Amino acid sequence: MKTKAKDTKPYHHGNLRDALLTAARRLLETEGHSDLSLRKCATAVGVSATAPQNHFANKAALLTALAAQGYAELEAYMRRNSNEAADRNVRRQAALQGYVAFAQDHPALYELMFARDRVSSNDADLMRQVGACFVILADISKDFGQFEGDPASVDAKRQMFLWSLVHGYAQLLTANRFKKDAMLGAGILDIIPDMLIESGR
Amino acid sequence: MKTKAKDTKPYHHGNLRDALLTAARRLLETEGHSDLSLRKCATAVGVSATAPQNHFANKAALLTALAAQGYAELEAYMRRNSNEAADRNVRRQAALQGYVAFAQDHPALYELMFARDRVSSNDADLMRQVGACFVILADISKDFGQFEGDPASVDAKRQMFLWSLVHGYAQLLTANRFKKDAMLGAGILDIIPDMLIESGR
DNA sequence: GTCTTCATGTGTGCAGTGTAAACTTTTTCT
DNA sequence: AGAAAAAGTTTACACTGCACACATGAAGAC
Repeated sequence: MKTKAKDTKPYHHGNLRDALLTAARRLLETEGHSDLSLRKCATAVGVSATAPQNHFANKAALLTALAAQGYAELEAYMRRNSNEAADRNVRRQAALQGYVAFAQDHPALYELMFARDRVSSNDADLMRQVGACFVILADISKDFGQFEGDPASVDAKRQMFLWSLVHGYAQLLTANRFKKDAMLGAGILDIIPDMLIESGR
Repeated sequence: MKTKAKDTKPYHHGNLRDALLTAARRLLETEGHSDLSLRKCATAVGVSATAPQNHFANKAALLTALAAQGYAELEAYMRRNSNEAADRNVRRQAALQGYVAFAQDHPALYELMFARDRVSSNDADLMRQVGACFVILADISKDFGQFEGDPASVDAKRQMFLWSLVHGYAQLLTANRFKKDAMLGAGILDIIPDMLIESGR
């Protein structure tokens, strides 16, 4: 090295993959999905237009990594205010409200997390993060009784019921499909009938 | 005109807007959303690349029209096997199953119908079709009791509950988020607790 | 009947995109 | 030290949405 300025930009970035993800995340949340391009991420990080190819096989791979990161964050939202609570009711409410809060705070990312043909749904890392979120919901779902069938299918129905309800609520909320005043005042806990909850346990 | 072949393609298409929508619909369902381009629609119809601009201000306008068409079709799915039934229980079940069947038959279109930044959510025609679907669900939702509050907010909660549940179920199903065997066997009616339904009325 | 108007086509051009390929610069491994 | 690999660069190409100028033909005005 010809000992030019000591702080010249190094040829290798050092942590380009993470930097690209961070830039992509910011672009997604500020400009929206349709304005997110690999080239914009690259120039935002200060690197050539094709450098991302060394870290992501294609654009779908980057979006998949972004979605996986989203699920990890969703899990954190659900666990926040939830883990330290001893009361099962409090933990359940905190997790459900955390789920919806995440979707409201990051609507574009949340939509990406369920987009069928933008993320590659067979990615191992993605599915691991999905599973981590599902574990929390599956645990909570045990509070909801009154389904028929053998124990295994009852568990499955509880889980499907709860996830469908909270995901549907979150997406309809962020997609502005709830418009009436009476709707905007109702949170996720308000639309779960009390009679459905087996409070004890 | 030099009286060439009598059946040459006329300069004006005659019904280009509908033809473009049909082509776009086919492209969406066969190639997927990411491979849908205005140019491909144009060439599929046999028209120049920029002809669509005369009928759609931009790509979002075409996608919005496609989504509106999707809501109209969703309504038809819900009304099929539903309108002629006198029994309220039968009509409710037919409508819910029709909703899910539509999402399964047209997953790419269904996803588009809730995509925040691909369709312009302030389109009047789109919102009219959304409203038509919502009316059906709102009617059905009257069967679900046990919410608290004044009558208006109880109605709102019923509607939000039902739409969230069925939309969440439909999307999680088409996005392959239900993976366990016990889940794949459960339909939308199976995950609605019987105790929630006020059968009479 | 001609003329004018205008909706609806076509062609060209441009900035921007994802991705492939060949090359260059570092780091790392032996 | 030298080879190999990792991680950058430049160049190239097909494709996209869209703006703009122009061509065509149908429909109403006179």
